[in-house]
Amino acid sequence: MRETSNHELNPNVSVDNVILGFDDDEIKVLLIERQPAGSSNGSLALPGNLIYDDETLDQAAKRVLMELTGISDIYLQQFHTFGDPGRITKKQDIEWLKAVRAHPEARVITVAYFSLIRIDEYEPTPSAFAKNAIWVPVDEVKSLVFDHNEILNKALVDVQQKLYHQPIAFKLLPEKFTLAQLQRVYEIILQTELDKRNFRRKILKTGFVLPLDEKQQGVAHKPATLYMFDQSKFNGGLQVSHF
Amino acid sequence: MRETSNHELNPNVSVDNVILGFDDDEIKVLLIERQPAGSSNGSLALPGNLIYDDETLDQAAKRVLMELTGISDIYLQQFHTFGDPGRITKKQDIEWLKAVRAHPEARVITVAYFSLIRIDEYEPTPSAFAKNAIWVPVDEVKSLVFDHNEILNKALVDVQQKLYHQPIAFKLLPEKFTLAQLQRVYEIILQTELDKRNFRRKILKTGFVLPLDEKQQGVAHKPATLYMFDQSKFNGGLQVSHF
DNA sequence: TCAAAAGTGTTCAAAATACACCCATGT
DNA sequence: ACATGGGTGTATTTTGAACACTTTTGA
Repeated sequence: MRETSNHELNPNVSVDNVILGFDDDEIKVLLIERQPAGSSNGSLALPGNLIYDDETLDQAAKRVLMELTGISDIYLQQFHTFGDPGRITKKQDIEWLKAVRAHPEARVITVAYFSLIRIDEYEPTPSAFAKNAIWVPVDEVKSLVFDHNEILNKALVDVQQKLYHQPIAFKLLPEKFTLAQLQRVYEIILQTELDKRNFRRKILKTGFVLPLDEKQQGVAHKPATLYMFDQSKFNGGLQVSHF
Repeated sequence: MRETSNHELNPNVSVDNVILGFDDDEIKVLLIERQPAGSSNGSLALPGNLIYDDETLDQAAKRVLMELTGISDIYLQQFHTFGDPGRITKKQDIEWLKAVRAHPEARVITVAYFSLIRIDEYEPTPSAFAKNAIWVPVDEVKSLVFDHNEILNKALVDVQQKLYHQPIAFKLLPEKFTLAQLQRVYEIILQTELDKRNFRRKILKTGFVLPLDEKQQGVAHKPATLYMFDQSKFNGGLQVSHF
């Protein structure tokens, strides 16, 4: 019989992290190549693993991300739990579990988290069973292990919806950014084009994006004003009154 | 070692259901009194229990609700997973677990679901370890077992937000309803008052609330036209353009 | 005839949309 | 001097908000 507060891996519960990154150009997701790869030609996965019995789910997500990719100090947000008993069917997934897990046959449910970060502010360094950690543009992602494609897709949909209510766009930008960069983030996440003048008006009217006394440097055109996000002035999203 | 596809209870994963009901007057939540109550004077809980290893989370939520309250055929929606290792601390919770669980010390995470139903269309009949199943107005809910108060509160917040994007208000009403009834649902969930004329205009403009050739009967005032929700015309919520 | 809720329109203010040119910088 | 992206304003349409009286029915 297992005990509550032991530092033991729980064979039935894992966490998976969808880390989305931005490099001024496109949205990428952080994937790991599993070690051992078994028969596979480099099977890719979201960074995830079993939880310990004495940590919260949030702590587990942070720890697992750190252990597999070296990335720490980012805000991870739970978005859905996946628990289809049939989520492990691929032969090479089963082989991999046999190689690394104490209870490879156990039914595992996984609590999924996402985060948005700026790619150039983090340097993934694979460890534990991650042979490699790479950024892959989200529309170039091929088949992932387990049900990780499904998890990634749901994360992308959720991020789109949360863009209106949470200040997540700013997590994809450096602390000081131009409005053009911010607009690009919105356009890429929403997969649409926005009018520059209307976008600026709307963003500035919210009051939580503040101009600095500072301009871009070394660009071959008129330098843009830099702006900052002011958390203290953020009160719950772009105001949307429904009634 | 446990096997994947056996019909066995998973000691580490449970589901909990927040069933919100409406009776034309206020929002109530369906709670059960646990059997055995132990030393307790009627400890109340959300209907929830451990999952089996061969069912999906959604199936587990449905089954558990059915087993404890007899309610079936309602749409349950997953909204959050709670997994604080300290979520079981109250003495009487621990005693109860010892009385009914094969692994009372196991660390349990719980996947929470909510649903909205019309109270007069369901007749809860307690069974299994539910000694009783009762509707309690949400603002009269006292201390619940485990972390069920936290789960209930998060459900209420989530329902508020989803009211704008999902057709959940209609689940609280009979198939045919008046616009005044619908307005009351919005007012109660949002905890605010709405202008009758503006509400009607806005709802009718969406196109997914259709008038019928039918009126209320037997009311001591001008009978209201009945309306229906048309799922096929619902395309993702009250239109909100953000840019 | 009264009580009770249904149903209906207009005005004003705010927000969304569409749209085109000049500006500052580096090369 | 030219290429590049930065930055700005206005007119029109759409939406939100505030507000009060007449209608139909059963008792």
